[in-house]
Amino acid sequence: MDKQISQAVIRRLPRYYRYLGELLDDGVERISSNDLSKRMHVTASQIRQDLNNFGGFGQQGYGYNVAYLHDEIGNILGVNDTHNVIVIGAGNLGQAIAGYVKFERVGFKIIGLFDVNPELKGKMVRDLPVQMLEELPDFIKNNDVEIAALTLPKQNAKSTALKLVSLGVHAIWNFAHVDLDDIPDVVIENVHLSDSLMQLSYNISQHKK
Amino acid sequence: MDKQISQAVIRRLPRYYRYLGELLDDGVERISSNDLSKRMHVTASQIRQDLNNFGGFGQQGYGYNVAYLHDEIGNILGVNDTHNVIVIGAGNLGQAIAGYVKFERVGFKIIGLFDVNPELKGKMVRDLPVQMLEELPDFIKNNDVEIAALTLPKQNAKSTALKLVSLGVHAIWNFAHVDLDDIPDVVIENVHLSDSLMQLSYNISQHKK
DNA sequence: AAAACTATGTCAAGATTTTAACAAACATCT
DNA sequence: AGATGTTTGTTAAAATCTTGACATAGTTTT
Repeated sequence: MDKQISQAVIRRLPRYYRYLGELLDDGVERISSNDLSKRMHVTASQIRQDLNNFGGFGQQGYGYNVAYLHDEIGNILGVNDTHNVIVIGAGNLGQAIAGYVKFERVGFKIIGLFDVNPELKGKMVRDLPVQMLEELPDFIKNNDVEIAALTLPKQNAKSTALKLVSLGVHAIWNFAHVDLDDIPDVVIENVHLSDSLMQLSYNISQHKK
Repeated sequence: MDKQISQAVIRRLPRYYRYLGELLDDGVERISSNDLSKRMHVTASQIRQDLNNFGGFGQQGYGYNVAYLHDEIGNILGVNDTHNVIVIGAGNLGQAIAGYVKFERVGFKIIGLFDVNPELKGKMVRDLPVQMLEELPDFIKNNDVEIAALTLPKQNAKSTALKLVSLGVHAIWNFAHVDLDDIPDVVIENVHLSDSLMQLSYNISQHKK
């Protein structure tokens, strides 16, 4: 029986991965939970507890091997495999995402960019032409699409999500300003930029006190 | 003695605000925590508990007045005031954020866009010209800049953040792929897009089991 | 105006998450 | 090789967060 791991832990993993990547770049070979905790401003106990959800990656008296741990967390997060991504909505944000992901993360590959606006048809964004939404079913049939990023107005988000699921795409990276929580059989990750900005705004007002 | 309100609560407020906004648009006048809980897929108890951190906005036997509660949460989040924002880094993401007019509807106004690249100088993004980073000190002196969005490479993020703080900008909306946590006297909100993508990737692998 | 109903605000229990503590395991030093 | 020091994995305690329960206050019905 696999114990379900809490999302709180999952949210922290990419951060560990990032710090370990930096250590790796700096040529650091090993690190203790204590040293890492000082760099990351979290408790050493939390680091050990988090990692031990997935297995014993360290060694008493030695610590953790940076390259090994980095790779293991990469495996857990699935970033050592390639994931094909399409972007639905070729507005500013869609174009930015199409460019951004390709450069930041090797494991994620943008293979298609779609929009409903005929004026955008064929426009090149980086090395990808904007395709029309009508071409989507064929495209998905002929390509192994794992993730769809939704960068479109909230009015169209839900219907598009439903369509994607029916076409066989079961993971959605949602930038539309709406929750897509009552769609079955799909994994959703929401990025609500304005929510994030509102949190900042709240924390500003607290800071002033 | 103000009790400190947990970030878990703050993270939920924008979502309440969004749902209440939709109810408002739909002409709904009042709502009970129970009805809202069904729409939002959270417990009614959590809604009441969250709201009561800030005061008694409801009324027994009646529920909550939608317009009033929406407005109150808006006040708490500070979105009923105007916040001036500048964007540092006029690449794809910076241009997307700058052009994201949607933010203005919740009180955030983009008033400047900066980059180091001379080729971009004067380029218009929506109605804003890209300015050079050297112009930043004067600009901040002459304008009431509250928030800086950092959409630049991680190598430059920290030094830029320090500079901003020294110029009097004490709130940073950070999109660079690095943590800016050891800078004093500044409120930071991180948006790590690739972290979010990795969480999605992890949840995909769990979903497949 | 009284009776019946509704739904908040709040308290307390339950669940989860985080932190502290430490024995066991291994590394390093002499 | 033995002694000393380090650091993990793990257990348990502490802290925090979420949920359930209900008295009270107000609404609606008759």
